[in-house]
Amino acid sequence: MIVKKRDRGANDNMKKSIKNIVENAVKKAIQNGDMPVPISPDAEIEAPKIDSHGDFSSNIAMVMASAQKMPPRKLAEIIIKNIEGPDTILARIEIAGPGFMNFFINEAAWHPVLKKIHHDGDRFGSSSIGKGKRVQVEFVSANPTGPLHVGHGRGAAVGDAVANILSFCGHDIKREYYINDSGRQIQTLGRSVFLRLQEFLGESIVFPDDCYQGAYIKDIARTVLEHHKTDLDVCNEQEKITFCATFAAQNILEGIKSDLLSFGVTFDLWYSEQSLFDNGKVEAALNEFKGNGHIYEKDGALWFNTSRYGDEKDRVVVRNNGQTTYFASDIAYHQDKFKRGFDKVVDVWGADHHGYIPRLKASIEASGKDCDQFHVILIQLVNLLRAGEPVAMSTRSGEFDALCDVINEVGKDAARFIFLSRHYESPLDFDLELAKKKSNDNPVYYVQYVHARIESIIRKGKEENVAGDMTYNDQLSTVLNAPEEIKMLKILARYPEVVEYSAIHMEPHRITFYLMELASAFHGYYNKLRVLTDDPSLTSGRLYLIRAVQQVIKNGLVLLGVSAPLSM
RNA sequence: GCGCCUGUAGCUCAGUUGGAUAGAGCAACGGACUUCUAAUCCGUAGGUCACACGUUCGAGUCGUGUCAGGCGUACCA
Repeated sequence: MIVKKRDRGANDNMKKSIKNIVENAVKKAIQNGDMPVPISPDAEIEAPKIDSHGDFSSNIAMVMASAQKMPPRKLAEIIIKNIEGPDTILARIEIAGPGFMNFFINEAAWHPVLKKIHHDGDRFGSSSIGKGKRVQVEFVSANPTGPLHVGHGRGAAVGDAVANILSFCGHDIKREYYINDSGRQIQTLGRSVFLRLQEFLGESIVFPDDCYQGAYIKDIARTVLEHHKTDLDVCNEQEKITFCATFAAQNILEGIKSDLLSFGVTFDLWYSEQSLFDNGKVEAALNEFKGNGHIYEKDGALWFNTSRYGDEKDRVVVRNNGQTTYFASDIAYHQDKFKRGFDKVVDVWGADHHGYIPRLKASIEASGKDCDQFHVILIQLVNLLRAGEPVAMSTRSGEFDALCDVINEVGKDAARFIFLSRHYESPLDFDLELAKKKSNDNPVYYVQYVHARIESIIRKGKEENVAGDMTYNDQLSTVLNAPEEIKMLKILARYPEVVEYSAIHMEPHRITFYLMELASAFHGYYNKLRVLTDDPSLTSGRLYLIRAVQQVIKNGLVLLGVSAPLSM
């Protein structure tokens, strides 16, 4: 059993404390007969938008009104009467509007969060809500037929951040990249390189539309020619194409790996599609589903009865020419994921693949898994702009908006932050000029600047030797009581909840928005009040505060995979 | 045709799983650097939450329908 730490007091999570207070009051009211009907719903506590509505409010009186057959405001009065007093957290409670209960927190109740931030350090905001559940996040998984483009970058940023956040919240995370190193597109890749090679050798060729058009194909052909010409001389045409295919796929995959590395993304496992065939896993999966009747034969092909699980129609797994479809290997792959013991499997895909979800879900359900154990995050596309004008991107013409070019131009941090600055279901405009700008137009620097600026203040404080010991003491609440300081404390106290929510919904952008808000509060504070003053205890208190702000900024940036610079 | 996603300030987007008077950034306008980094801050202005019904104490949020845009709808991946 996990022992709950109570020594840091109820301020661990203010919202939960309020919830407990309200729920206990309702229980008590029922026990002593103030409320006739013995039902106690969950008390919903939320932070109102308007300051005059308190720090927290609850609608529980309105929710209970019809069941208790009492007017909401009357119920609110009863609840308040039954709240155990006196309390160090609550300053007062007001009843407002149709029956809201507005809770005003004692200012001094916010300060202990600083102690917790300093105590927990890099772990502040973490939780154990994942209960050690094993979760696999598969992302990017771009075909090794061309370099990564910005769209893949967005998927990489989201997948990696989601993995970070889940891990921080107590999940056991594995990151995986699925390599489509089998099938027709690899053959096409080989043919593309082969044709360019022929071209270099002076033969006149017709380069088909369905081949890969990009300039990188020529580069690979040139490399093959330089290093493997003698190997190829003894081969027939098909062998040459196969050689080119393998060589090119490996070459491109290395490029992908190095691009991802420079983007700060690493994987626990690179999973080869071809290995599913080599190890007989595709065949085994197909046999299993044939055996239990999910796969049947029609028109010379093998079909999976996905429509039984809500798909529009059944899907082919083996074509009448004997070749398996991509779906077939994906069935085997996902079966394998669950066989490896993951409690939950998360796939990050481009939104253009959304039509694929029902069939894959069908195959997973047919394997006896619960469909909540499988979740797909669909990433909408990225429009690459330069100073507001669209940058042409087309695989057909071979013009790539290559991820590595973007990283080289704007930097890893700016790219990642921008990718995570919107909900992934929303299309994203990525403006290269804006991403490079070192001004407040560019949110990444706005946030990073807080971290660097605080470091600078601390440095200066040390130089001037104005800083006392930065430790927590009860006097902090009398020292740190400017409105700007209380405002920051409230924002800091919210961080664990933001992380938790962003984990539950797998939405990294919530961290991004939170960091912007905290950064904004700090910049405002900085411009209004001095940290290093003539008053040693005030200076010490403020240093203690901003050190906590710096810690939370850093923790958030780490989850997003963005660095927290000490100077800028 | 059918399915999925989107529609909120001039632009780009948030909106805590149904709450009170709708929130940022950019752009616009007006201010603030002898100061711990101006890569910053303060202020002003900006709205029929695409539209119409419905559900209820209460709707940007849920339901139905309409309109507009994007994507998908293969024995491609």
